[in-house]
Amino acid sequence: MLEERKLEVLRAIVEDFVATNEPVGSKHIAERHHLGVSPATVRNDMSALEDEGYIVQPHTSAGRVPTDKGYRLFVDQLSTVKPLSAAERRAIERFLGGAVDLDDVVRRSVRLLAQLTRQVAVVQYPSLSRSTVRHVEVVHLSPNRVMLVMITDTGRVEQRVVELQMPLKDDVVTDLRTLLNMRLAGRPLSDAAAALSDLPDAAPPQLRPVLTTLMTVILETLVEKAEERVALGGTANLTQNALDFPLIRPVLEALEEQVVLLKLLGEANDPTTVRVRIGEENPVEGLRSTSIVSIGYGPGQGIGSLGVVGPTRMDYPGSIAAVRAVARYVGEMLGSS
Amino acid sequence: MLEERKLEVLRAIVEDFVATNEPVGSKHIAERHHLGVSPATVRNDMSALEDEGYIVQPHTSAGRVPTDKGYRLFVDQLSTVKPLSAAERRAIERFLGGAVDLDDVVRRSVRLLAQLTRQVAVVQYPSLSRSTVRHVEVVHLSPNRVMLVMITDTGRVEQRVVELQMPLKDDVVTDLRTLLNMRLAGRPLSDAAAALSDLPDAAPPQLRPVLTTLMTVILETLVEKAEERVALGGTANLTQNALDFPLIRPVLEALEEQVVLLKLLGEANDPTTVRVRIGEENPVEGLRSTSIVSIGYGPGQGIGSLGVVGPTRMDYPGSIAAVRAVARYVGEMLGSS
DNA sequence: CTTGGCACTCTACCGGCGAGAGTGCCAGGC
DNA sequence: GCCTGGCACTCTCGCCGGTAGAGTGCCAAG
Repeated sequence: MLEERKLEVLRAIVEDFVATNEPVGSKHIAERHHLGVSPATVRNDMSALEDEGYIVQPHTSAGRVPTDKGYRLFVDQLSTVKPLSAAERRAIERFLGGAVDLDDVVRRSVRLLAQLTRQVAVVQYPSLSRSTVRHVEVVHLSPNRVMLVMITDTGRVEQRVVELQMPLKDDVVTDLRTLLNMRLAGRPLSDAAAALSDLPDAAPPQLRPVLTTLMTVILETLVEKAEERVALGGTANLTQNALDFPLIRPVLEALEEQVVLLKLLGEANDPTTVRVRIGEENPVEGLRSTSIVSIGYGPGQGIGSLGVVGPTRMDYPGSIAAVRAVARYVGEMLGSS
Repeated sequence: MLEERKLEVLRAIVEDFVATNEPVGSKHIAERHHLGVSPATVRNDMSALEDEGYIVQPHTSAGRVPTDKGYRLFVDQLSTVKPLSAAERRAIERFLGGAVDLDDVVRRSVRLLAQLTRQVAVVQYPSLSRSTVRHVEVVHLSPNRVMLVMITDTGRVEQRVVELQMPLKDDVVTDLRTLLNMRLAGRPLSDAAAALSDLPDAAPPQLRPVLTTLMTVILETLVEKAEERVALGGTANLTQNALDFPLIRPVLEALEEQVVLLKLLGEANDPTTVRVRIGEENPVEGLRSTSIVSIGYGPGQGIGSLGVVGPTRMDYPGSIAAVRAVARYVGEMLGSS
């Protein structure tokens, strides 16, 4: 009984604070959340909650505000999933349905997530290393220059111009294309190194130097370097309450660092469930005042990740529901193309 | 003499205000800018400048602040080009030199511009309609699905998956590729419609329905719809002085609208010279408190545009120099690839 | 364990005050 | 006719003290 009500009080504090952005006092709770006890009783509970580190008061004689630890408890035990409305589901479907290519899917998803959650949205492009090669194209630009184009099953198209040591004939280029496709098509890119390793040896001698060059390019720039990309949107939502972000700057700065974003999205140990990082739990310096809700998408959730970044004072149930829903749709979209 | 000194006073006001972000008074000007006259004289000039609408005082007994009109006069007549330092030039070269593909060039440019000017940078991708087709690739994904990949001389790669009414054989796909390339390669995309118009008629009958479908896709989605793209960076610079932007929000919102950005960059009547739009001159609602410095890049400056967005209180000479320099380098990079 | 009462503390708000900055105007000098 | 020093005026900003209100902690009683 005792413990239970204390948790109920914590929930009330989190919900009210999220809604109003003002420290919440014992009186409000006793009145608005019909717990059937007096403010004084609530005060006792609050005092205990404060001792345990779930809430703090900004100053004496202000109401209480949840700590990161308080939010954590709320997210783990107190929040109930808030299913999206039918209208929202339809909106998602309609919005994402019109996408014409991968870029479009990603951009629309970002926008959608930002609108649904009124927060900053981040969507990672399908990870190259976890995609499989659908086709490799070798385009003969000039006698000794070719463009390599690699298309994955997730719709990513990566290309590089390669300067060759010697001029090639058109039919040699055709051979190269056939060779590369035989080795790579249908295989995950993470296997590319293995798949190509013995290629120069197996090929006709006159092709060997060229093949070696192409191999290097494929492995170095296509696979390793250009690996990951992310799209960002809804940064304007950072300004909705200037109060939340004493300093918006570090947040914007952190968000501009692709590497940082990738770290945030990528680190999920289990990509199948929504992951919530709250305030100080966050590995990135500039984002210690924010919370991040993220999940993987695609078959097995392993293709890429997406999520939202917002103030710790955030509507967790709503964000979790939105992130999960969008991830499901994005996964479907990419699977069917 | 009289007019001349008045302009000198205006210059001093603009420069000091840009540097300090505080209204500048007659005493400061007389002292720091060794005009050889007393504060009282400066006051007379300032009074005249105010009557003419070049400066205002935020309140009685504060210094003067330039108006949009004042900045305009400064930019048009008073500012001298501020050449970049050798170190800055080297930095540009080094920074952009490492780019591996178009995406990389654009992203690096955005970042570079943002760093150089400490403002928000915007770079448009090379406009499709002003690029020429380098190669069209038709990839046979499954019996009745192909992927169209179009590569331009500016390095853009656009692709679409197309569902066909009937299954195709591999050699037919090869024929299609040859046909399309014969018609399109080397021609500007703006001519694509004309170049393809009689294609179905000229082709073997059994290819006609397929060709018609492909034509439609090329013209509709590749040429018209996916036309323009922009990259954005340095938004964190918006927060450098919260004072400048009573409301950052509308600015961020406007910047997230690709359409708006394109309008800003695209409207240049003469893309060969730097264009400066100051405050209220700006066509976009949310950006009335900002200035925009932009220019075209590429051969004839007609390939695309880039620029920076910042407070009207901005270092115009520096921004103009940076924008111009980056545009030149980007033009070179794209020309040589 | 809960509750009402009560004293305590701290913030936010307001009005008044003085210092400082910058101006406009004027009369005198070159 | 233009420049200059002087002077009174005005307005902002920061500081102070007092007050109202909110919220708490504690205590004694139910």
